[in-house]
Amino acid sequence: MLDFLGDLRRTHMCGALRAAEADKQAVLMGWVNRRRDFGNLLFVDVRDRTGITQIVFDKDSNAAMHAKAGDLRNEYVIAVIGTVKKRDAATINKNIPTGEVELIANDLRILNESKQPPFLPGDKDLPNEEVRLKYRYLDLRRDAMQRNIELRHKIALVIREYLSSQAFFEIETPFMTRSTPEGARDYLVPSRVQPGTFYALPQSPQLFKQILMISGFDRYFQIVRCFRDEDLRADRQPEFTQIDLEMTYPQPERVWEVVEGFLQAAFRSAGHDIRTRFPRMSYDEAIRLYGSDKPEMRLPPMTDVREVFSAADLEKFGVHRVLPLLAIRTPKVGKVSRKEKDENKELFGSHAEFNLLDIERIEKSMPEAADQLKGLAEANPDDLIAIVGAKLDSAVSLAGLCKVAGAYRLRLGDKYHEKHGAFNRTGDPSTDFRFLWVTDFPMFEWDKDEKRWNPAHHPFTSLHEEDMAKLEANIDSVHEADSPLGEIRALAYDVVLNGTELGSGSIRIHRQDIQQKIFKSLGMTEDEARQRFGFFLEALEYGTPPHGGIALGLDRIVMILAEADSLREVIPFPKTARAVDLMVDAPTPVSEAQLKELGIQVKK
RNA sequence: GGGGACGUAGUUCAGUUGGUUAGAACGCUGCCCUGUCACGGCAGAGGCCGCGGGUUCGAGUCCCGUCGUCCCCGCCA
Repeated sequence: MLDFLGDLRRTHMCGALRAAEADKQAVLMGWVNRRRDFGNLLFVDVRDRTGITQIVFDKDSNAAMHAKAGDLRNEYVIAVIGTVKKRDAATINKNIPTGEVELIANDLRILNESKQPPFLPGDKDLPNEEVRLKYRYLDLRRDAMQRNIELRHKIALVIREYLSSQAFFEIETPFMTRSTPEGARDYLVPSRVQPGTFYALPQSPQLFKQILMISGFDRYFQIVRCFRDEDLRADRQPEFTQIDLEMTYPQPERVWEVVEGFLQAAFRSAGHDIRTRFPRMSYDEAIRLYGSDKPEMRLPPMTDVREVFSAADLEKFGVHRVLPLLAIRTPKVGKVSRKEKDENKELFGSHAEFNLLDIERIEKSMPEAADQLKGLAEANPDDLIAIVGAKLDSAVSLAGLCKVAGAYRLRLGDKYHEKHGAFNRTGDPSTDFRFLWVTDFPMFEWDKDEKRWNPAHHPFTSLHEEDMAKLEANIDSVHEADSPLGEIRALAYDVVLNGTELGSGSIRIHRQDIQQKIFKSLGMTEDEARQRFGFFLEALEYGTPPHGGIALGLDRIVMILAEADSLREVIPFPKTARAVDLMVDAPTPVSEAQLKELGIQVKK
């Protein structure tokens, strides 16, 4: 029934034939994308990853083959030997690149059949995601997915080429390792050889890449899978791919140049020319102007209401008016209707161009922010007016308020900003990519649950030279909320694109004495530090050169360039929100025998 | 862990204040058709209304629970 491939060789891909190939013989192989049956004349579109070509079966010229082609159904796999024919002007299909030609079939081999698929790759409507993920192999046949995965390949390729040209070596690091001290939960792999012990899958190759610098490889990169056992989001998968790099003797600017170089190459491969060097903004500035450590730079900065209103004004407007003002009103942005202006006049007098959004609206659209607001107000015996108007000398309060404001502004959504003309778009998609370096992240952040300072990045992050004295002076204040530890700036930086964090990095600590001080400031005894990072502390003692690096999320870069709204669109085999692979149905229970071998009991 | 949306034919969806036999489109099957390219025409098959319980004379529809998918918060560079 079915034919064998034999020694038949494909001559062209299905998207390749053009008028120049007219009258030549061609052998195409691919899937039946669609058939159009006119009785004695049958058209079949054959598809592969490059496109589709129309095949013609004509009963008059070859009755047996026409009959055989009548058995074809969607998604059958076929090989067609035929003659390329230039189409008559009237029958040219301008919608496809191969539309000027068709293949007149001389021979047909049916290489495989297909059951009726739950959906067809050529369907206009997408099935729901559950079905797509269960039949991922069919979903991946869709043109959009083929394009996304191709784009991903191209981006990874040019990044490899660029970094290689800059003297970086791609070096593999272990997947089965011990946990590196980033914040997230680890995926664990039980050891059979040593029952009761576990490997961890890496959240990042952090310590290995630092050790590669100690080992003299000078410049390292890896396009590498990382694992984090945390809840998923549209832009967060439990396994994801990072462009990870590390280099010796760098100032932050040296790292940034490398990143800008490969991002430029990557974006060019996707058809976008971006300009380097990216603008830079300190963390403090980002919080103050955008209320976020990943500013959406297409929006103008927020206005500090203190610059516009007097303390007396603020008192008059009432507590709940102030935050929205800070959040959304920026001079020259948006239009306030006459009606709104009239309403606003009563409240704001000469500042009627400021729009009014009240607390009810915040509560509706962003209840948690309203809670935070209340929290802020509660934290200070004076109300919010006092915080905003008069007592903004407390950095924590201002930052907190700015964050709420920034989050609220974003929550209004792109549509809102679009409608009010807030987006500062150029019309040219290439220049609408607003990259930004956010620099000088704080070294420590206050954990209000544990009532202690924790590393904001990770404990191997170097600090500003000028802040060393501050560290030494406050080395025993890990539990003091108002400790100046919070003012210490790290040599840590993020690269941000249109409000999305693409990557994060830092200059690392290369001196053992400084590393000890950091651990001490975190309340860790020498013994504890040795126990957790002994191998690394030891390595630091054998001539460690200054080094630093960064890691960028490849998936997110591809997602943005593919204009996708979920990572699942650019990852071939992603997991659902509950971290399940619907195609292979993982995770699953394992047999008692397997567990026994590992010395593991599962609670029932 | 919390909040929200959704779940009806292979697929995408509709389904009225609870009321007789649950519909459409695409796909699928058969027949017709020699220039279509989302071909067209005729005929047909196809339903555990996610699952379990409850209210009711009567449940796709109301209530409770549960499972699954998506979005968000917490969490997470």
